[in-house]
Amino acid sequence: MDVENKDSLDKTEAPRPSNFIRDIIIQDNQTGKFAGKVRTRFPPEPNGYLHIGHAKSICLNFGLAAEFGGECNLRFDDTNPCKEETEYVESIIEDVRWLGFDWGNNLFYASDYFDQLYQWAVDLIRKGKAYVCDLTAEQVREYRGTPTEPGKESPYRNRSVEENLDLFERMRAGEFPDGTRTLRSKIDMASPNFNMRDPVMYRILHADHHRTGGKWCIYPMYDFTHGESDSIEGITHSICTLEFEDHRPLYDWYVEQLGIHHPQQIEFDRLNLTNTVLSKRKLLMLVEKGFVSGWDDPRMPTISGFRRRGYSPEAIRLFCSRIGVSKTNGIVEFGFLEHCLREDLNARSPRVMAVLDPIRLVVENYPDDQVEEMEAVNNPEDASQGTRKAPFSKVLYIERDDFREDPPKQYFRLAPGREVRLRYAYLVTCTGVVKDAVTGEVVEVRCKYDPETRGGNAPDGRRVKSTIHWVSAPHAVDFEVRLYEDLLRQKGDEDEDTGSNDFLSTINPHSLEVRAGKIEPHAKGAAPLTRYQFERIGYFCVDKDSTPDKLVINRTVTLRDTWAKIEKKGG
RNA sequence: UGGGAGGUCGUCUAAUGGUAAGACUGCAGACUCUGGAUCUGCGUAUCGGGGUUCGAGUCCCUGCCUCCCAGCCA
Repeated sequence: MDVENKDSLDKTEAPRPSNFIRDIIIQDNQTGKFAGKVRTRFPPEPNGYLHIGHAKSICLNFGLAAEFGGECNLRFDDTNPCKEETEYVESIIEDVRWLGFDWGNNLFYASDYFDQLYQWAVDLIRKGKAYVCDLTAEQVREYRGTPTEPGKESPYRNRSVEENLDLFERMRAGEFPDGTRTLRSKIDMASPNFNMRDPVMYRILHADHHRTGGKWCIYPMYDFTHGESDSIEGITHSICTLEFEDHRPLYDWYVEQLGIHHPQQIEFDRLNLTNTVLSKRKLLMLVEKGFVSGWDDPRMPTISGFRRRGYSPEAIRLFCSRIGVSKTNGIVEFGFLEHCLREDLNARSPRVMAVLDPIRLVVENYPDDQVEEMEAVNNPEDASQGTRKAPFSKVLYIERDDFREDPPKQYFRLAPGREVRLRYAYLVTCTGVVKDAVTGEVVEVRCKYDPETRGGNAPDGRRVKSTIHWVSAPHAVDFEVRLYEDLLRQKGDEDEDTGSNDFLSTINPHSLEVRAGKIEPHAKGAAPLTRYQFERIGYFCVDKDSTPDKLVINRTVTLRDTWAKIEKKGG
């Protein structure tokens, strides 16, 4: 686990307005409901990578446990061998850890409980509360009824305990092919809650499990596993998302029938974010159809994507803490996440000068072979980060957009006859341009410098309206920069779970732009995941594709750009 | 049309019968060797209709709207 997380845990865990879950826990502690104990858990299914929505749940569960002196387990709900893989287990462990959380020795798998679950299923059969059903999947659906009509009881519902025991044992022994039989709870086919209409507990699946291998050919359903797993682990407050509200009566039914510890389930609203999707199905589709390079593509809202993009765990925690938690279905603006990001990165990222769209700037009166080392501040927000030297010479690169031959109103940067400051260097005045003879395009900007202004201040006290960044041409390091925009153009996730794939049509074709930039030599050889602020541009992070020979850097997020706003309004 | 859960500024969240608050966004300004950061100011909300109460976002009734549920997925 990286050490950088630890320092600012306090900041992200700063006092927040209360929320309804915390209130419930406080109340339970007052009434002694769980003897003052608090134990939570984060229970992912290892069938995909974690995303920012999971981060909300992780922060909630680990945060609450920490706040009340309890513990939080990491448990994999791995009851469906067909979809689950070790790769996902590993990525989830890495991501939770990177976010800054620690589960100690409390790493569990629902598959650890398969033997116990089987025993409990047998107990329920003995009590006449479960039966083996021979209906096909399609028949089960027909028998289930509709919202307005009750379901019909299965013709196999009243088999004897002995027959059920025998059949269930033979299911486990592998005597029957997939889909031919199920073990069902005997509850109430007329219940208005579909989950209580004799839900399936076990299905036959002749498939290898990522942990139990070929030991089982029947697997418990999530609904028969989740509540009991919580119970086994002594979970007090079982926090989950809203869609499981309807399942709570079933979980309660199981623990009551079994007479085991009864955790309290509390449901909260899952996170929705504008301009992206947060469903494993859709994220998987983006990966499989090649719209992105993988689960950790910097445009993905996955934890690994954000990490690669340059987000800090602190920023994500800060965000999760600030969005709060409730039961209302909402959608958080992506800009809010970016605000939290900038707040964190501003305080910690070392600054460096880099030019993303270079144009030559020649300082006409600067000695041809002279090089000066200019002292630059690494982080004005944090003096402890010190200073560095940036080489200055006659030929520089500046940002193409920092020069206008015909400057619009309110444009303060370089233009013919204008004086600006080259950050940490000199005041320069534009003397003219060199144009391409054919296209007429400006290919070089000329200027003269005032030798009296070394470091950036004029002894006569005159001021300039703008400071621009630069890189010395002979010293500059070439690098590839990857500029990202929103993955999707649509606001929300309108077709969530309708099975529709309309979101694919809103994919932003300009979500990735690759450019060749110039950066000051200070950044040469920077390791992947190194973060910088490029002065006046944004926050950036060295990509894992970077090599000692070729620097590759992602734009994490832009700086706020007041000028862009002014210019947009004017146009 | 069955069941479950919700509706407070554009967005997210507070207010737990007693002045509807904060953050983000937006707008205006100050400051600045990053048009960054920071600071100041301004704006916008209790789904509708009844009722209880000295007093209702909060309690009651009623209507409307949104989300979730008919996987041998989780």
